Amino acid sequence: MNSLAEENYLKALLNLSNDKGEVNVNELSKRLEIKMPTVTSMMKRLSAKKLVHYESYKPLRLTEKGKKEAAAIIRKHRLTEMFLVEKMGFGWEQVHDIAEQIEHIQSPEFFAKMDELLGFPKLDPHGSPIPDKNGKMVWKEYSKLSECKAGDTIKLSAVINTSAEFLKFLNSRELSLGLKLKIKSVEPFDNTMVVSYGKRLSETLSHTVCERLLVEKV
Amino acid sequence: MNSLAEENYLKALLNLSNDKGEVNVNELSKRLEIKMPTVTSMMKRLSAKKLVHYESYKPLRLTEKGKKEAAAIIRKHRLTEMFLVEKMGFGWEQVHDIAEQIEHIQSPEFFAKMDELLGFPKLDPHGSPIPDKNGKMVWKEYSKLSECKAGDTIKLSAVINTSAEFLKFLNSRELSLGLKLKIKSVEPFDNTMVVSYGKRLSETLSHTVCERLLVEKV
DNA sequence: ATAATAAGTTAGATTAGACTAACAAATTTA
DNA sequence: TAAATTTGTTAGTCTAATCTAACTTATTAT
Repeated sequence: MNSLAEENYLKALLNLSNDKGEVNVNELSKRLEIKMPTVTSMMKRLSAKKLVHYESYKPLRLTEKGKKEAAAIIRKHRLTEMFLVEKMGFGWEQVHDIAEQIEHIQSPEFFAKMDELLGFPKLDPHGSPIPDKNGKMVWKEYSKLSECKAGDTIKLSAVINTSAEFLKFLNSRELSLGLKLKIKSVEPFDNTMVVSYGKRLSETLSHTVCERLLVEKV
Repeated sequence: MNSLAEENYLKALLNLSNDKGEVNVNELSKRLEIKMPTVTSMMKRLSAKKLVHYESYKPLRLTEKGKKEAAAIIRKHRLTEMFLVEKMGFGWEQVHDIAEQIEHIQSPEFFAKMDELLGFPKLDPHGSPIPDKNGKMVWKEYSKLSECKAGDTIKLSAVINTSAEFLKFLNSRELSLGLKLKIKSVEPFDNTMVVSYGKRLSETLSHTVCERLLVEKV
């Protein structure tokens, strides 16, 4: 069994290693807000447990075992978020911190029950895929809203940043997943977008916001 | 904020100090399965935090602050058990170990939501009172089944032992809270009871079992 | 009342997980 | 390519929470 600290390192490693499967000590240190020497020593421990491939001065890579255990934690996190929203009536901006704690609960039955009560969901409330029991997790092919062009009509499918502040901002603009929107124009010098959706015919979204919204072309 | 270990000591202290409000180091040590020297040193720490009255070689007593914090943990435990049974479909024999973990979640909103969804319950699935938000917890005046006499008709109101084994035994005899039963006879030499209830007209219950069942006279 | 037993404490060791200070390697910049 | 910067490691310290061994105090039994 892994400790709480170990679980947090594993999860952060998988979350950071989206593309190449490689993570730097420095990145991990920043993400976890834990100093680099501590990270180095933990990597040696996880390496001894065959969860991480570790060589001095080389990037970090999860082993297959490590990936599976990390995915299991992320699965618990996302199932929990879904449960909190769908079954307990929380808003999507309220669930991250609670799920961050519940993901460490050791009880397969508990999460199996959540899964069943939710009808075996594939996505969490922020549009992120819930890894299956084997640790398999596939992201649909989304684009960032910031990469779309004026005239495009798109569907809001996921958010990258799940901080309460960002999600409260989205709430305040009635932006929620599944929403269709049309890009009316893009300011060339700061990439600000003017979009229309629902009853809002002209909302302005900063580039910072548009970079954090994942969309599907419609 | 108290650590997980500290919370477990506080909870055990309150659970053990039913009558006199006093607990021995030895009892606490056995309950927590932690050696006495470790308990002693933790008591010094909790004493420094004004949670426990501690003097060498004297029994341990929770301070008012300690009682309140301990009750808050027990409240979270029992609300969780109720939620698991009522809202998630677990059996009363399955919920203890899960609640043991969830009781440490730091999120007033999470437990407030449970409370609300459950309709502000006063008792947990085993008949134990759920402390209110101020830490107040009152046990109704129950008798042990083992103290009743032949001819009595009583209602099963709570169980003392909440181990899965004991609860599974009760399940196997269709014994559940709220059930009315009649004491047909008591064996004088081993205090075994023969009772009838529902469709079961003659069930034999050992003294060990009868001591763990709390009942109300009807 | 004293000896035996049980309960409690002190002292010192251990492990996990964090830190800082100092140094070393790798990368970037001039 | 050499200097400056960034990244990573080593060495050593600290605290929480556990342990064992040895000792002390309190309780029980003869």
